[in-house]
Amino acid sequence: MKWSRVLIRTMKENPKEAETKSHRLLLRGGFITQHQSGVYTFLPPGWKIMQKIQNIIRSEMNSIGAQELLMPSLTSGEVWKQSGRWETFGNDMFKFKDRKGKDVALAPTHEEVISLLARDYLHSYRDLPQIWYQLQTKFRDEPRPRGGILRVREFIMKDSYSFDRDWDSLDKSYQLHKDAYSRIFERCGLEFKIVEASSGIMGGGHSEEFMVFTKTGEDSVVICEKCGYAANAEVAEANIIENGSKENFSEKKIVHTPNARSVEDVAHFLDVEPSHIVKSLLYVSEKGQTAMVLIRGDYEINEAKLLSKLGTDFQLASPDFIKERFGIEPGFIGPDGLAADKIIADESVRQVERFVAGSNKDDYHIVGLKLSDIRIDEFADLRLVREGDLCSRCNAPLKILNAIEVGHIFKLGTKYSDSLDVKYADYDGTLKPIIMGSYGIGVGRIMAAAIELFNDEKGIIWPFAIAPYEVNLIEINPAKTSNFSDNVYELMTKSGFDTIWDERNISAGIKFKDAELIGIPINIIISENKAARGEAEIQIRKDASKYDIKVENLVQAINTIIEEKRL
RNA sequence: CGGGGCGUAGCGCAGCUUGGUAGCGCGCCUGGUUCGGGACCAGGAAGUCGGAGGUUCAAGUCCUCUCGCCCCGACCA
Repeated sequence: MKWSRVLIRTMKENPKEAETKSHRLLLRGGFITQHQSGVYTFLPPGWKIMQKIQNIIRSEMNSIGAQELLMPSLTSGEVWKQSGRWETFGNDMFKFKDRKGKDVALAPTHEEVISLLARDYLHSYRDLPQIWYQLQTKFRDEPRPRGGILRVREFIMKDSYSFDRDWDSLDKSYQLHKDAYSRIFERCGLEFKIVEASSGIMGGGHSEEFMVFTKTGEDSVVICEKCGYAANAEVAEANIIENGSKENFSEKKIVHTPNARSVEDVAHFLDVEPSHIVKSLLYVSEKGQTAMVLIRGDYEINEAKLLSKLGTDFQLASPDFIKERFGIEPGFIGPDGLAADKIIADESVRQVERFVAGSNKDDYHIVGLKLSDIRIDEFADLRLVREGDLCSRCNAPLKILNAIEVGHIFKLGTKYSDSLDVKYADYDGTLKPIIMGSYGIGVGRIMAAAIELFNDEKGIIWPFAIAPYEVNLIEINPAKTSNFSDNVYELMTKSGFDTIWDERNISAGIKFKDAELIGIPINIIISENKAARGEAEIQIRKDASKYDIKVENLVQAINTIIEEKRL
């Protein structure tokens, strides 16, 4: 393609709405343009990248025997009601009524639709296992789209689903995906890590995420550099750090603590360590069930962990609710005799012998309370892991890093087979639920993650495999070298390189700047002098290295460079 | 949903305090000179000032309402 014929519209200045690197560079490079909040058009160069990524995904999915299909985005509300996710997705799902008044939804994911397909087409153990996948637009009405293409309301996802006879067979399908995903992200040039994850609203059992570590990632990942433990902060575990000093409360007594509400206030007022205080939080469900949550004063609650215990319809009670229900200011509630429906405590609470807690009377706390004095219905790991907490496997200090989630794999089990009645007949003729897995990849996120990972002050440095063009012919003076350039262009194209030819009649500086901004890995500079000697200059975007090469040796030289520099 | 910011030409912005013919840079078009790092000269086109209502002789500017976009938080495979 000649540059002047391609819709490449670069911008010298930063659009003001863009904060993150990938967002800025995608806009400046003319790869995307915004249509509304969280909804983008992929312009031709951007869509080329998306297609290259999708082709890599296809080839790796096909290699594990997965079959591509395409399901509808416009789905009937009925199937979501059957699985129960009409409610659990809530406003995150785009829902509306058709002209007949029937509920419909734009699919945010496709477990329901594919489960119904499986129910119609898979009847016998002979039909299993199966892996089906699609590359399809998903719709999610995110409360706050952000980071350009990182969190959007309409996006292309590769989603696949496995159907197996039993759990061992699911393990195999899961492992096939895990390996295929690793190859996909490697081929796209990404650096990534597989981490333990929360399965959240997808339901089911074990799940892992493929994370790309970048400053702008919106997920937090806890990692141990010593033993390699890595987990999403939502599920990460850590050892409880002993609270060094010994409590010196000899007996239980009520003390006046006017206006001391927070752990910090109370610790300061009574001159005790925060780890000698037990923090009491009240959660309330939509139905009005109350749960008191206890945790050692120097820790914070991890709400993802807590809600997986309590149920997602619980939320932190408002001060007004607490006043109304119990007649106490939130700062003074405590486990001693409060009529909460349930009392759940973090494991760290076991660790204190005598402690300070709210007294359930305004402006008073209890000191010297013992565990045996109070009712605790359940102990659980509810702690939010902090940087520097100790690894639960090897006791080394943990780190917390931001990351972009580019893939997520789940062992669903029978959640959808049960709710949607997806069964097969086994050897002995008995009907059993099909065991399912579900596996997603965010195509646009791969594109954004690659930019976050590989850029400099001049622009993007695309990995060769997903670059919008592999080779760019920069003609310094088109009027004088067009025949020569034509030959080089032919040569590159015939040799299989995805080549663009910048024959624009503008100053060379602009061509260099554009090439650097949009990140083409290999540039071939054609100048009058060198052309006269039968040479062209190769410039590599990644390290700015330059080589003068005879045209007849060009292809070989480029192949060698790609190999050696691992473009 | 809470907090903050912003809507003026394709992009980046000034003009608003103190109402009086809508501007600048980049980009775009025409002609010319240039031609290895966003070059120069001359000429030109392009804006319902996000929208509605109001105040006023007069509104980009003041008032009311409203829509949209971005950031932080809440929330979220």
